[in-house]
Amino acid sequence: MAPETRYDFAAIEKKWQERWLAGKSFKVTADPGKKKYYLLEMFPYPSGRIHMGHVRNYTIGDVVARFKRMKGLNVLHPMGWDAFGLPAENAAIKNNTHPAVWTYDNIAYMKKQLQRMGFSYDWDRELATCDPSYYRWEQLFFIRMYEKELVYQKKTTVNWCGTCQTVLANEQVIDGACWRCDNLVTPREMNGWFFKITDYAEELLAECDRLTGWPEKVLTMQRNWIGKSVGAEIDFPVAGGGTLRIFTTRPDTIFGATFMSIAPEHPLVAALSRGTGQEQAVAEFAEKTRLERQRRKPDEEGEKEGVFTGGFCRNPFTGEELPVYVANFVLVEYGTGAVMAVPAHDQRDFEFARKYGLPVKVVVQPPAGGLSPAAMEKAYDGPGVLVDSGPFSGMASEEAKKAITAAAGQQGFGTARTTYRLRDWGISRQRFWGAPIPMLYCERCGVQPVPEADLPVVLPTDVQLDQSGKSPLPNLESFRKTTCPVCGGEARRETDTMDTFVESSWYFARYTCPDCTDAPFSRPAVDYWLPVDQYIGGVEHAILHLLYSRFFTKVLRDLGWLPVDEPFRNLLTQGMVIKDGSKMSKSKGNVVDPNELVERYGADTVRLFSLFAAPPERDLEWSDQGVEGAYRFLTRVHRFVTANLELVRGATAAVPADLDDTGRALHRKVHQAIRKVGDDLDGKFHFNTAISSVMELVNALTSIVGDSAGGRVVPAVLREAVEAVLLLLSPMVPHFCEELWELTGHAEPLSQAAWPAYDPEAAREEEVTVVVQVNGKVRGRISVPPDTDEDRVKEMALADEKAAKFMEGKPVRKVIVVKNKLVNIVV
RNA sequence: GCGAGAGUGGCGGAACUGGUAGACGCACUGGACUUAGGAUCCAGCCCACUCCGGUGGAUGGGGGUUCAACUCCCCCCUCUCGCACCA
Repeated sequence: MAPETRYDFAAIEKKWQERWLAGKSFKVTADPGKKKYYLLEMFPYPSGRIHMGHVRNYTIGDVVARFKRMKGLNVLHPMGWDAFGLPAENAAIKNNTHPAVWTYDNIAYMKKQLQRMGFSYDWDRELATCDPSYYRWEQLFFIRMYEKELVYQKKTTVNWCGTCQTVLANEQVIDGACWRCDNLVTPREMNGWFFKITDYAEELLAECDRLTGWPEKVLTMQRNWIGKSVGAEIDFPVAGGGTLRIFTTRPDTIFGATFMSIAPEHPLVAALSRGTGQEQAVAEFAEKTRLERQRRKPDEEGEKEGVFTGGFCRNPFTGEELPVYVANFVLVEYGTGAVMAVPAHDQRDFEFARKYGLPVKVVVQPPAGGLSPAAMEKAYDGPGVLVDSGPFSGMASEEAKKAITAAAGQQGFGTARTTYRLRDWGISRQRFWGAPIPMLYCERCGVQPVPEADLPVVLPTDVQLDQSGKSPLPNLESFRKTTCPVCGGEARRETDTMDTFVESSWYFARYTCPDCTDAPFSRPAVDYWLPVDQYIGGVEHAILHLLYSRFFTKVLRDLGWLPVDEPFRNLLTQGMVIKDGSKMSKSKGNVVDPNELVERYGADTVRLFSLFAAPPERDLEWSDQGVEGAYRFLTRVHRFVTANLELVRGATAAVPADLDDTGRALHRKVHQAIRKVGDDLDGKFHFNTAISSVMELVNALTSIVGDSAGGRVVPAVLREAVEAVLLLLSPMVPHFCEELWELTGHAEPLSQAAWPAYDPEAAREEEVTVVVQVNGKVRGRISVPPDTDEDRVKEMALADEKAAKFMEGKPVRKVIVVKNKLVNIVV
């Protein structure tokens, strides 16, 4: 026996990382002759250092990348930096530098950290979104979208975050607060640029059904966010002239409308109340509602309240006069900002009617019938048959929806209409550290795009941010002043920058050809590599980033640059890393620093534990003792392999046919493990069970051979087993396996090795244990060769002594035989 | 309230299309080796009872289907996440 060598993870990891890097081991090129696999993990924001969430995300990705490579696929596995963003500005102010300095320092540091983890990226494709060579294409997209009217400018009430000094998109407002700094947002009137994502609402929604590789949870969130509703718009004539347009999904209930509700901000509010004596009450109510909405916690619904405007509308079908109320639950931004109130068939209207003593009129009777206004305790919003609805009485509600909408159309006061909850994407940010919006303003010619030849509009490097946190661009003459491309006169540049979600909406496509200089994408590259086969990241991006990326993919497709409809074929959302029951955070003091762990145990141990402790989509509870256990396992394997080096090296590769029992058992275990690990990794991502089956193999190996080797098993089988362990483990703990692979006499690195094939014959059990049950309870066990004839097994079971005790004297009613599993005797 | 997911030993988690519940690991207990052990190795480890052969119970709770249920159906409870007056 050779003396074992210590597991010197630090030296091993350094050695292999250097080799991989120097040898560009993971560089890929498009090769139409090979099947591709594009594996992508969400790129990080260069905040300073990586955290355990990154470690977990990227470890999962790396295992898949390495596994697919071993399976012979041409794997694209890139990494880059989501490098624009507010923290860089804050840091620049604090340290008196340029945001770029902080950003690139962080990138350099974090890149080292990732390399220390041994992730197999093609670093030649690295990109940073703050680089003009990247965002210049984004500016081009903007201009092309502007030409196609997919970008427009409008003045709107926006969500303003006073702390960040910027506008936020609806999606970036969480519980009424800024998603980044948690401060309450305030409304503010501003002119901003919008992407017309609503033009794609229908396609974005419809294609959710075809994203079969996405978690249902994420698709549900996206569908809800898009929020399609089919209904009708109907004009109600206002008593003093004009019309009030409403949107409803229940045109079938229009005969049951007893009043109207409009949003406090609705433009007609003033006109409706004028001269009725209600002006003041209405104004006061509007103000009160505004304040309340701001103050209210998002999870409380609040009492439904309203005030009579003094005005009336006429139901275009019945001619009835309906009072118009301003109501706090009607949203100006949805539909038309006004609704017809049908208390009998809408819960909100019902509550409102009861509160203000307004009439309730039943127009849809449920199948069971018997609905009467006086007896109702809540609205009935299900289907039924129409009553008291003029010519439509007797119709089923679904049919009536169509008929009433059609009738409204014919008579010129209504039309079928589909609305979405999804709003256009406001992308203007009053920030410095973002991609400049390539537009300019000329006094004579108006708003003009920057000519393509003048791109990129580069963010100046010679600025100093001041304490206020405001963007320096509006006051920077050298940036702001420009000439109009149309008239040649003086013009002013747009000084807003783009939302950083824009950069992350197309980076995955740029990775296919990051060096392309004459176009955003090389056609052959995107044709070959897209779509991403597997995308991996946190579920916190389930709406924002993923929806925007889908939108951008469709836009870039329609602009002729991309060949796909959807960016990500399969999506894996990994769970959070938690400690002591809650998410790691500085404030809770439960943060685990990857650096310390790598220092202490090595990257392989950290990788192994984060894969073993939980299935990827579930939260992972960090356990120091668990890490210790992972380390112990590696040490054990290391000790075993190094102690048996001579034997393994000297063995033949071919396993002899005439093995003894021990040899056959180990040989079988090897092939079973190969099968199991392959199954677990391939598409299922069950890393935890994959590891446990390798552990079982190692347990079998050490219990048969012991640390001190010797002649208890033929060397060829020992060699096969050791190699299997290294091959199977290599996607997960790559440095460790490379080193032992080399030590066991392989000249070619493991990173070039193929995934082992398993021999079904060898993996087959020689004996299976068949359980003997009596009335469903396990009473005995018998051992038989697999696939033994059912009658034979039945016979043996009936003869089983232990089982016999439980069926004494009772007649056997029925015997169920499940092949290779059990026999159940019913007495 | 609506939607999605989840509830299995002290803990993280296994269990294929209904077929031996608790793989693998952690923690714990006993032993071996030892100057020492927080290293390593061996053994034990769901609960209760036990004549140490076993017997009974157990996958959030309650019902049901079935020869057989963690798995399927119905009702209920708890937790996590998302949405939340969207007409």
